[in-house]
Amino acid sequence: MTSSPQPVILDTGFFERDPLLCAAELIGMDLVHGECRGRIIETEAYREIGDPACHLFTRPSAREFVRKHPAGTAYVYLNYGVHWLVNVLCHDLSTETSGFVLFRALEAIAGIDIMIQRRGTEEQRKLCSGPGRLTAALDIGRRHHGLSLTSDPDFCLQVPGGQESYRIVSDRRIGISAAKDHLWRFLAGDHPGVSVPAGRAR
DNA sequence: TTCCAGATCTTA
DNA sequence: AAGATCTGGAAC
Repeated sequence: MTSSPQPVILDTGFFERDPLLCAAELIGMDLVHGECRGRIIETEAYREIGDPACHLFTRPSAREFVRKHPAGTAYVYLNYGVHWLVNVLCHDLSTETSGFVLFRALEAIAGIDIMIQRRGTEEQRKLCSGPGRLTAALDIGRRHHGLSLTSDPDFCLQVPGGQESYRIVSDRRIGISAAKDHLWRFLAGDHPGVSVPAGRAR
C-alpha cells in the first residue's frame, strides 16, 4: 500500500476568491494539458478594482468575458501579436469583483520530450520560464480561450500528489507600465526556473 | 547589457 | 493609427 494520492482537480470554488489569494495559492499546483504537466512556480494577479494594468480596466471585451464565464475559466490572449498568454478567471464572491491570474513560469514535470520538441531547445531554463514560453511548450492558444480549467482532466489545474512545499515570495509584476508598485507577482522562492528573480523587476 | 523585429488584436 | 502582461537574436 505505497500508492501516492491521486492528483485532484481544483474546483470552481477555489477561484471564487480574491485573485491575489488564488495567485499565491496556485504556486506549487500543476497546470496540465494533455500529456504535459508543469509545476506552477510564478504567477501574477490582476484585479478589476484599483489596477490599471488589468485588462478589465481598459478592455470592454474583457469585461464582457467575465460577465459571461464562471470562475475557473481560461482567459487566453495574444500579446504583441506574437505570444499567447494564459490566465484563469477569478470571481471574488466576498467583494463581488473579478480578476485574473496570469501563469508566468512552470517547472516541466511530464511530457518533457514534447515540450523540448515544441520549444526547439533542451535547455530546462528556456522550456517554460516566461508566459509566452509556457504556452508554446504546452501548446495552449486561441482555442483554449473560454474553456473551463475545472472540469477536463486534459486541460486543468491540479493539486499534485506529492507534498513538496514552496516558500512563496511576492514581488512587482513584469512588463507593465501601470500600477508598477503592487507586489502582485508570486514566486516559488529561490526556484531557478522563474522568468525574473525576486527583486529584479523594474 | 541594450536594442530591435516580429505580427495581430483591441480600442480609439 | 497606436500600443500592447514577450521572446530570441544580434550588436556592443
